[in-house]
Amino acid sequence: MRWIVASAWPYINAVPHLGTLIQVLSSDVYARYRRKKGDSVVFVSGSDEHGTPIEIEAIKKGISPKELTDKMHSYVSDLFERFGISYDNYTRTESPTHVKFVQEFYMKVYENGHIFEKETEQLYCPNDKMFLPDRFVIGTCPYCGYEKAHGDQCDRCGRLLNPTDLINPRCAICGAEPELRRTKHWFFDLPKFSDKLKEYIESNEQLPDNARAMSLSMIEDGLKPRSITRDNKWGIPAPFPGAEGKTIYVWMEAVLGYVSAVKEHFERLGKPEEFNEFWKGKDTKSIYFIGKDNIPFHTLIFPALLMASEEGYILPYNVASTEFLLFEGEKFSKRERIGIWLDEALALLPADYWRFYMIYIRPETKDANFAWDDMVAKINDELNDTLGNLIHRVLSFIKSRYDGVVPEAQLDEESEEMLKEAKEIAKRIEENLERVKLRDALKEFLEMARLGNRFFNSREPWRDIKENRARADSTVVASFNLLRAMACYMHIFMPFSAEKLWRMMGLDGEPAPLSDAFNIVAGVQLREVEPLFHKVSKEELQEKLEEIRERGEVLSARE
RNA sequence: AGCGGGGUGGGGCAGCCUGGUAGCCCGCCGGGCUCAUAACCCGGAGGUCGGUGGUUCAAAUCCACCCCCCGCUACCA
Repeated sequence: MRWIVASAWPYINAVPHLGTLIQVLSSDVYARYRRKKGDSVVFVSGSDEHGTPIEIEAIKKGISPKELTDKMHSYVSDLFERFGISYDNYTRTESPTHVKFVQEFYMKVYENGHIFEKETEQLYCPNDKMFLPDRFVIGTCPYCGYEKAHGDQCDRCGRLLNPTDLINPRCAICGAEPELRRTKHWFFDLPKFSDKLKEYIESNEQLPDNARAMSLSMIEDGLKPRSITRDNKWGIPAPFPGAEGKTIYVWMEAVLGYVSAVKEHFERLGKPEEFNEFWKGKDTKSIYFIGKDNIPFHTLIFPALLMASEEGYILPYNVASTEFLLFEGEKFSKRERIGIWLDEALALLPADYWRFYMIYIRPETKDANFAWDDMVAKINDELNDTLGNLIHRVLSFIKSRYDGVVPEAQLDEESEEMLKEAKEIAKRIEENLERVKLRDALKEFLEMARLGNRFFNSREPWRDIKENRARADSTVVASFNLLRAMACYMHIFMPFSAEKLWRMMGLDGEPAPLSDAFNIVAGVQLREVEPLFHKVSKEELQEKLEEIRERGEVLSARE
């Protein structure tokens, strides 16, 4: 089976925070799982780097948008690599392949007759010489009198607004008074695809309930045409006749990155023909990891665009959406410094600790909360004590009592029984991964450690070693092979630790594919053994974070 | 306002679709073990499953209404 695994493209006006990491990590866990199952996987994402907020950020910093995103893209790519995200291609929307692909794609859709143009009136800032997105107009709310209402919605009374409703409207960037100007835009005729989309969603059983319900109700309410163009300077030039000076709206452009990134991947490999096999192949499935706010884009607009291109691209097989992550009960906020940013996170703890905890609290059914106390408890009690200690007690037992060599031994019935139980757990891990229940899969994985601890306790090999050597041998071989299987599954969730464990166990290469996880191995000479994890303390972590911020040790702390 | 998600022992969650002894982790109490990172294992206490009404022999699970929390509402990305 071929798989295209993708995560939503992070917008890189700033360093991403932990909330962003959820999608990125989820997709990585899934991609690693598919590879470990032997599937052919292309795992892609990239930096979303066009649009107004980045233009403004660049103006603030006194550099060009390109300079800003060059820097941010390389910084963010490096962060993801350090988090162990196994992208086959982490690209960017400035990539020439992407730019060319987007332009050709939209020309195709245009020629197919799914795009029309329309004149509208929009607020324009004569000072900044740009049209203002609704969000970038500030004024007094006509309903409640709030003076800092945004053009799309009043943050105080919650009413939806048009920017022209505002009393005393001002440009959010410079404060100047904007003026109404006529402008022409190109629209994608989304409503035309309503029936096809409905059919697609209804027949796509693995779509999560929340995605299906939301999408169908939007179709029911009536879809509206979506504008494709913007008057921004920073973006991909719109290719339509008469659209000189216009760019493609970032959203309508970034989603196509899922396609262009795979194309680019195969071009780099020197096998451009495989792109079509992947993206148009009958035996390819695609899965997208996104936040719930992104659902309509992936279940409606993106599939409709793919249909409209009439190129035969496969439609999304699954759109794995999560709820949101809160930070100590509040929303992440850059301005108020609520949250932890990815560079800070890596300065605090090894990537696997974050991978473990983030998947552990993955917001699958409802909004989840990051809490220091909870993170410390999970790391100390589960990652360190339950899992880390099992590994260490087994390996150090082999070190001290067996000179570090796993004995060749016949497994007795109890040992066989334990491994059989471990296989049952492994099966449940895989079932959960198949259903994208990553949190449950991780929790099942911890069950393997509990099983190992229970087994080791009840067998008391430290006693057998003196009185019943054969029984001790069996315990040791069974425990060692449980760890070996665990390393294979751990490799999906915590790749760095799994590889380290594999080496400590005296095994070569990297943790085996899942089909080989339970093949019994003996006679191995262990390498140097040391604890895989250590405990953490909330106070130390928070102090360290303070320090990082005060000293501006990482980019996000200096922003 | 509309739409979506949630309200389960002290904390964090699962179960609800496919009704029938309320499950997991942490914490707490008691015991065991000493190989291991004071780690591990066993047992126990603790819940009228947001409220009210209904369907049913039987409801955390289905239906109706209500209360509370969170998010989204498509030109922020």
